[in-house]
Amino acid sequence: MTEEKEIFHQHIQRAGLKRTAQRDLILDVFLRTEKHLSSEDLYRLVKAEEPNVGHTTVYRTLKLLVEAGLAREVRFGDGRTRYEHNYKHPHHDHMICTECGRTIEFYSAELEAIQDAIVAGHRFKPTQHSLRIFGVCAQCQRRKDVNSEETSAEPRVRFASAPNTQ
Amino acid sequence: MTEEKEIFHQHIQRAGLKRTAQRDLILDVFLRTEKHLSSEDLYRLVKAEEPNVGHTTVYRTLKLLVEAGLAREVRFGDGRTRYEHNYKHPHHDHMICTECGRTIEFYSAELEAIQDAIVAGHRFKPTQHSLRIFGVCAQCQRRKDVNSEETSAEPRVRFASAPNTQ
DNA sequence: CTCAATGCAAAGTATTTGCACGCTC
DNA sequence: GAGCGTGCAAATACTTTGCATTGAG
Repeated sequence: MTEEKEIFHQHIQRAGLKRTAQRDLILDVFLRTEKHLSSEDLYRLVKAEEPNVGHTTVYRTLKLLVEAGLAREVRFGDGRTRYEHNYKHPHHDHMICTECGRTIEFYSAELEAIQDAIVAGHRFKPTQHSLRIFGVCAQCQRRKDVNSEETSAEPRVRFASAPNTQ
Repeated sequence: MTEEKEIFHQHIQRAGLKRTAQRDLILDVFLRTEKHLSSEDLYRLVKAEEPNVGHTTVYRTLKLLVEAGLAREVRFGDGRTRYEHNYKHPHHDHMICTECGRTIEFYSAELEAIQDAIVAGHRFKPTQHSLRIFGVCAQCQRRKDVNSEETSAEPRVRFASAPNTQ
């Protein structure tokens, strides 16, 4: 915790920026909340503790956190950017349930190794990668089996499009 | 080619929709262009052949193409949705060069197999996945080596943030 | 006392929607 | 002829920017 704050202040100093109460509070709330927070989410949480903080400042501070290596952007297809902890939270990938929105994090060394091999074969120098698997989580599958509505045989005409992979 | 058009018209009929000149043209231009087209790109190409086509119609028709299984959405972090051919273009992943924007498509059965195994371990039912590797392509690496400017030892203070993975 | 930070409002993007008119089926 | 399709303009959602004021170093 304190470690992250130190990193942030170092980053601020090195970049010739200034330490402010807003930035400290935003970082603090971010660190306390182990979730995939959108700017809006964080804004609301911060606002609850200190109403005179603007949305803009939250956006700007989140960028600072990314620069400082404390946060990482992720997008799950609901149109908004989310942020997760990056410090001592090594790279991982996500499964995203398109029914309930739940996300499951996972890591596979094998997967990483194969990616490295592919990339090397193309003389491509990777800086970052993102694997997202969209689908239905175990809980939602069960829930659907129980309320097995729509036993009707007639197919629906208009299909829902595939989930956005934005 | 004609095969895709037939699929489209079947989809249109089955859904109780109507065949129009605009839709036919948009599909035609899309099929002729083997690229990752944004709605804007496609709009411009279509407009060049038939000026009285609206942006809205292109957006709506692209959705239809996705529904019909002819197109697939992809996002590379420049904030806009792109579309690639989906019919007889089986699943593949992308490397995206953050210098020149070039994309390299690849496919690895091994990669897919490992993903399937991971997913199965979580009783997660995948519907779709997206792996994007961001980095610098071979050409851009070479280009940078040649114009080796910035031999200066002093580090720049403000870091560019990591590429968006939107 | 200087220059960065803040927060409001306004501007940007990318995409979607309301609606009157036009065109398929 | 009924109802979907079209294209414009307006609306939306998320994020960024301009600017005058406030505040940190």
